[in-house]
Amino acid sequence: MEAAERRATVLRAVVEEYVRTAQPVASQAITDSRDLGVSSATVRNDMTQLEREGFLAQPHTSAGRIPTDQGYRYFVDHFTSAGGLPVGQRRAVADFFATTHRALEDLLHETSQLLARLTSHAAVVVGPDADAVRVRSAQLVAIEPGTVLAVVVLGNGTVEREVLRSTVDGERLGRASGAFDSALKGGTLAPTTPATTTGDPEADVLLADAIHAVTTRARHVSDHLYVGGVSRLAAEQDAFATTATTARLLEMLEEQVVVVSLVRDLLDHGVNVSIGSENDVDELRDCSIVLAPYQVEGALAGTVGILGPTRMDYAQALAAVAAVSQQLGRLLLPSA
Amino acid sequence: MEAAERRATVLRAVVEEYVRTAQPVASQAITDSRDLGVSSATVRNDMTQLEREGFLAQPHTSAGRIPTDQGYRYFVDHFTSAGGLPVGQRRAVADFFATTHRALEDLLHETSQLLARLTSHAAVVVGPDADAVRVRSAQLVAIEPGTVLAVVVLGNGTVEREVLRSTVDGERLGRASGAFDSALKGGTLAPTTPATTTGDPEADVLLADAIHAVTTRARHVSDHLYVGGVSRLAAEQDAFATTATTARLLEMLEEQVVVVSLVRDLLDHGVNVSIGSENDVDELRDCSIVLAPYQVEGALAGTVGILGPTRMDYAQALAAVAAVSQQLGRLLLPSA
DNA sequence: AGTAGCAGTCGAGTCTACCGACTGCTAGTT
DNA sequence: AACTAGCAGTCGGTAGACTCGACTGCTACT
Repeated sequence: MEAAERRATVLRAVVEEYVRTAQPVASQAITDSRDLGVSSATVRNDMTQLEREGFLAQPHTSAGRIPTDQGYRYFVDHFTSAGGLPVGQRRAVADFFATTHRALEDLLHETSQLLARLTSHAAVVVGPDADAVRVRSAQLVAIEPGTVLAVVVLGNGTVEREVLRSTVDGERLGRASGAFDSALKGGTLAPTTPATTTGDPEADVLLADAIHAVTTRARHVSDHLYVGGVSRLAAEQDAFATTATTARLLEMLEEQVVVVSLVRDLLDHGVNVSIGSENDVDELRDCSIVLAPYQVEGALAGTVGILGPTRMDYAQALAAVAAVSQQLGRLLLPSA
Repeated sequence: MEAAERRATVLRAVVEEYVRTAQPVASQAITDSRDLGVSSATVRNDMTQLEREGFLAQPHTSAGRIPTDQGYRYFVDHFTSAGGLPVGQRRAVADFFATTHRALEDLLHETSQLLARLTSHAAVVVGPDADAVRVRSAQLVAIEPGTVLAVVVLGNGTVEREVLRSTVDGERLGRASGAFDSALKGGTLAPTTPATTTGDPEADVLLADAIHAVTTRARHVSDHLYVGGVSRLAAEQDAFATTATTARLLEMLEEQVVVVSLVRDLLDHGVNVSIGSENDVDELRDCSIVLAPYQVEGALAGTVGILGPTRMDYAQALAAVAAVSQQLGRLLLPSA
């Protein structure tokens, strides 16, 4: 084995051992657990080299090495390809999606919890960007005297609804409904107000109300973040030094909007794994994010991801998000 | 001042000081901050008496006293009556409810966050029990070829909807919708299956589907827990000794069902404040819960509450939940 | 290039001593 | 009888000294 190649193997070993034990990895620990055919002294030399190159770091002089963010990055880019999920977990995912039968919101929420269970980390699920989803049909329905329901069916099978007050009904409501449909159908729910009129002032008011309500609601729902397994963040305390750090993480997850835009941003740049200092957000300096988009009918529908300490099992994490995102996309196909 | 009366004042002072400082309270700290007209030695005597009676405890011999759960209980029962909210907070609540304009789910969720901000503790909002809400009207609407929407309007103005697949449409759908309405109207959404038929097999299938979907969904929604300010739990770490305790609390809040039934149970017994060991749930041994029901049109609609360490400002907590529950009930009045 | 072996470094754990913050009690006062 | 002054006693917490042992880095050798 060539020297450079061996150094890569040493790096790999350090990452794997550190993920397993959470302790700085000594040169001997590597020669003990791997069969490199060289002595610990040689591994030590490789390690100093790797440290010079920025892949490893030493907490203090008389300690083993831990990976730097750059070290994790190399590991992710070179040693995590095509890992499948263990059978047990693969079955858990299949079972979940076979038996679940819920409205979209609940499904996404429970998906985040599934992912959290699988990976033992906090999990997030982000819905599709409102701008990206087309309207399949829209209508207004009288549900009570004085109350009208605006119903919009989206390209991904989701149904959004909003309650409105209006005395318009019967024939006139039918015309308003037609105008509502033609105003939205085929477009997105981005907040535009197509100037449509029916020649009926009261119905026009209703129409404007309905379009406004539906678009703002869509924005709100699409920016919603489903978070599962927050308790894992507290359990991972050792990684996130202080309890104040944990509190700030939880706060950020509650904010939602920060995380949602971060996730969209990462994915727009084709990034699946963001490690520690690669994150621009301060709170995430000690965290890594592993993402996988899910697609419905070939179109990007949203993202699932997990949020854990940089010291995480990236291979398993990648396998888990891949499996879940794929199954989720499949389930969403025939409309919820 | 009579001796027994003074002891009560001492207890009160210990609770208030301990809530403020989080440190065991010394006899001198009390004579310094209050004007009891007696020396610290006398306070010491009162404290030993209060300890014998179970209201105070000593972490170790050479330390001040801290209140026991029983001590907090006495404090809550005798010294927290009729506290109003400070003007700043009162305005914050009014502003929130004046400007907010959202669908029910979002409103409840944001209410929980408001309450968390007000009290600096985690907050929960529980919706009404499904068994307690009457159906105002129900109908089935075709939204696309092959897709039917079941819409149910509830007594509190909430609108539940569920998407179904069925090819029944036109005239036949109208009849099914009528049957759907008469099957549910005036009753609750408790999972019963009134045997209704329309004499049209396919429509009957749709009808059964719709009733089933709507009742299960209602159960699911009504058992939903809106949690705000979970990050406070991490920030209160000092109170919940270990990080493992925090993790278990977060887990429980994610479970939802435990907390929902606990809250309903407490309120059924007319309990507004449950302190530490008074909670049957193990995870809550170091927590207190402060609750206030909110009413819509005179009927019990749900509960708001906060969850914090036993060492909390009960007077402020009670004032906050009272103010929020009252305003929330008022806002829900004209239907969402 | 690779290795054996040893000196050097530093964190973590243990022990001791000490300080200071309380209380409980006793003796004395009003 | 109620209260108080004052003092002895208790115990947690902190700082310093010491040891142990887990590593590394280096040098000399193969």
